[in-house]
Amino acid sequence: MTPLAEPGTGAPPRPRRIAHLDMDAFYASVELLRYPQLKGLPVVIGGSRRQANEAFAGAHADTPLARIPVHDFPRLRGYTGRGVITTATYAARQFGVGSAMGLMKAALLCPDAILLPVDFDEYRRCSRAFKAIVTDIAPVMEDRGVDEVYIDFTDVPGGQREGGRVLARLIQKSIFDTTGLTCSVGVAPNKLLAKMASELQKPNGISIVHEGDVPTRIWPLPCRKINGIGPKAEAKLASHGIHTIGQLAERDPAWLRQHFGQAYGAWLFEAAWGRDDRPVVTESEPVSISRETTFERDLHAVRDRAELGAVFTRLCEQVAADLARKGYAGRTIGVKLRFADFQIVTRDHSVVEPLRLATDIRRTAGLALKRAPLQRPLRLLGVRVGKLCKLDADGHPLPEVIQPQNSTRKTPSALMDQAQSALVF
DNA sequence: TCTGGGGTCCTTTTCCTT
DNA sequence: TCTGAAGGAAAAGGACCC
Repeated sequence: MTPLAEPGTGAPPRPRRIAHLDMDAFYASVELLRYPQLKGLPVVIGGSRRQANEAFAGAHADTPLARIPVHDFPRLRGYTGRGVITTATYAARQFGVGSAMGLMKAALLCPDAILLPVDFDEYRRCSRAFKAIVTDIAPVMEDRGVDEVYIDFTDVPGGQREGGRVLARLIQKSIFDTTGLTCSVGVAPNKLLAKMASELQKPNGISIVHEGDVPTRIWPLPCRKINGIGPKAEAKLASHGIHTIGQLAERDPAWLRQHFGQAYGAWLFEAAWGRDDRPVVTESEPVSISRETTFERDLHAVRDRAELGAVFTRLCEQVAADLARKGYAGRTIGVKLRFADFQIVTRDHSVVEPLRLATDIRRTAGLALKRAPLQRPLRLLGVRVGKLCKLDADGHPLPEVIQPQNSTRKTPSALMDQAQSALVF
């Protein structure tokens, strides 16, 4: 794309400079701020069992966190029950444990590793802190989760100097001086390349990528490095002998569309050439709000009816509380079931009036659940509210966001609405 | 021996109406 | 009343992300 001069101005527009900022080992780093005595030790963060975590916190209620003796921290040894590692320190990774690994397996590999509970409230607090520093310096920021953001450097004073390196350094230093946390930054002409650039030098690195760098710095990378190519697409590409981004870029776009679908195939080709014109989005509305939980043991719809019913009700109450806190109601209520073999089944049920109360959500989710196969034991149960609309201060749907009903026909589920709601659990 | 939770987006399937 | 095509909306599933 050739940048065109704005009408009435002689100067050409500035080249687009987009930064991707990624906090380094965010959860572990936040924990080490609280527990500096654990630096260099194998630590895993995760687990869903509360008992060990609560026992630990309770025993040291009056001790300053940094003073808790290392030998008093709970260990992985003997861990039983479900739960996975959310993240692990480098010292723990030496033992072969890592994210998404089951805690019982990790306990065998590294029994002396310290097990810390996940503290999302604390991570969110630190997240808000570093994002405030970013927006103070560069206001056009897109939130991409708790530990990463995109930033539009294009029109920020100094954002073009050394391709963005000067501004990246300023942001990096400001975050470290204020929070003690380090991050890695990539700056490139678009979000796709910026994301890959931020991974080139970790931790605490800055990478500048220009359009002309794509053949030398991007094409040698494995396809999986492209944000949007996951394990499935990677395996399929590999089956066709495509392993690097350069090999992907060599392919005929028509061939890619034929084998990967019109939309995805076309996107793969553009991505391989480092092309991406998505804007940095500073504000967005949620699409759905959900809660789900994995049981300590698999539960059966009939044999464990009471227990399942209680969990189901609690999930609906949690979703309703989330909706209330965020100011939304929703017209589509869904349930999600995971069986012992990890197969997932979902059932949705839409209604005309947006719902926000736990009792209404419970009743409607019950209708969806009635259509799900419940013969096999369940590992997980979830409740989701979609087709959200914003509520005003009084809890009424804002008129402009309510979707007009463009048809008077009743959907199958709306018809079933009228049926008696016999709760499953 | 295992495999969390909270999301988004896209494609395919199913159901309904004309 | 049946049949089939077309098209839209909702439901369901899947891939991906942090």
